[in-house]
Amino acid sequence: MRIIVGRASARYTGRISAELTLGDVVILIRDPALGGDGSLLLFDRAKGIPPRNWMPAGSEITEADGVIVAEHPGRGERLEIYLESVESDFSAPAQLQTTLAKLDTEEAFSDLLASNLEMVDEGIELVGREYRTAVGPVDIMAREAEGGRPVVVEVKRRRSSISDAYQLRRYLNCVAESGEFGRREPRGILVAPHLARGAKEFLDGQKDLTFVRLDFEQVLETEQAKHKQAKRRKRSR
Amino acid sequence: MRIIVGRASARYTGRISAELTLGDVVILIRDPALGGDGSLLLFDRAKGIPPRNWMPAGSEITEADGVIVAEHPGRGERLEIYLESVESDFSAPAQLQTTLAKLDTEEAFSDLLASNLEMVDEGIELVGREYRTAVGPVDIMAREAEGGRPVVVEVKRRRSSISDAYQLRRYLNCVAESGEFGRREPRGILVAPHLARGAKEFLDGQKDLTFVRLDFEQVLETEQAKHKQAKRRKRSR
DNA sequence: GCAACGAGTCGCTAT
DNA sequence: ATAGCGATTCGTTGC
Repeated sequence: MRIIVGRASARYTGRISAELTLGDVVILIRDPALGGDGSLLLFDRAKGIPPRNWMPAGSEITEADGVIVAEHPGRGERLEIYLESVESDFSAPAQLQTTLAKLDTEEAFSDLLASNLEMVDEGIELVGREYRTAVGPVDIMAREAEGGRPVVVEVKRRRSSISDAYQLRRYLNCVAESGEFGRREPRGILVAPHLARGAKEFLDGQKDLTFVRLDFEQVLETEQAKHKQAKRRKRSR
Repeated sequence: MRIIVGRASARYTGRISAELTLGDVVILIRDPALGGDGSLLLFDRAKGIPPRNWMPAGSEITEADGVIVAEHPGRGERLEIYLESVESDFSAPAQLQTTLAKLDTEEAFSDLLASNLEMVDEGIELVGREYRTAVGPVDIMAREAEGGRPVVVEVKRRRSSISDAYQLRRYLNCVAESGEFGRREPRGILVAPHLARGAKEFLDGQKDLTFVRLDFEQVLETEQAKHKQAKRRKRSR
């Protein structure tokens, strides 16, 4: 990777057109010769999490007379960087790659809920996870233990918005129309730590949709308490 | 901004928990003393557009014994970076900030369509842009010139997916229920350069929703042709 | 502050 | 390849 610290402006054309005014920036160039993937990132030195400009992996990057040109022929993208001054220009190979492990993702929350379904609703049992429908995968497909009424559960790890509520509406419509659970009318449950106002209003007007407030830690603690109890019982035998 | 090139591992806790294994990285620290906003970015030197780990603006960043700790008390986030080796450590102030101007965004596409509504549908006229409803802003609110039937137009600059189709469904439901256009039943138009399969299936089953295929360039060319024609007419007068 | 939305979103998974 | 979706999404706009 080559790291250029300097003052520059830039121009991008491709998916949109964009122009970056002159400013203090840092440029990261992932030269394949140094173990990189051919991507390029340009950051404002003052602020911003996403790059101000960038080019995807596989770009061809050349430099001449203080102008860096990155081009991706296949995608029809091009970024031109005009260097006004350079304070530092350093290169180092990329040899050892990192791996990122994430622990409390939505998938983990969904897993946890699937094995603690009684926290979502009494008397429902698991049918499947990431249950495929024509309009997308249902997080948790369940059914009422008595009667077998299908229950669609949509899980959000964070605040749930109106679009999430409509996502559930969509899955429910699909399950109802598909008829794969017989003629029993399904119902839906949205599980999240918080519900946005608009989402609440919508759910209130839908008699087959309900909201259950749960967050990751809450379910985790209950799960752990369950295990402790099981251990205690085991010991006392 | 301070730029550290080296080999490191990291651990993040806050919104989730995450662990980054040892690898070749570059770390960007936006020290407020150097004009930065207190954010921190960590990249794999080999690949990835988004950072592997990061901390938001306003973080307090300290270093001791090759361990960088960034903490954001208000958000309850913490990132620890364990430096194994450092190849370069360079600092430079952020004095001049960049500004990014974007030209062909969805907003621009929507603007263009609003002044070329006949390309969307014959015989409809503009009521409002970013028209506010209880469930979100409608891109273009229009009405049939004859009869005044309300027409909700949702614009996508890129491929339109099932969730976009449901977004339109949502706006239409809201407009219908609000009754602010009288008792005339509204209809909806999704405008995009391409429609995903699932979205097409859904729209086909909704008799009050239709799809119009249009892309930015197409509308732009028509607009420009229109202007040329107007000029020619002017000249011949 | 909340809420909704677009993004040059990116990156992942499954069909 | 397409499709759908989560993300430590981010950043903006409007109320």
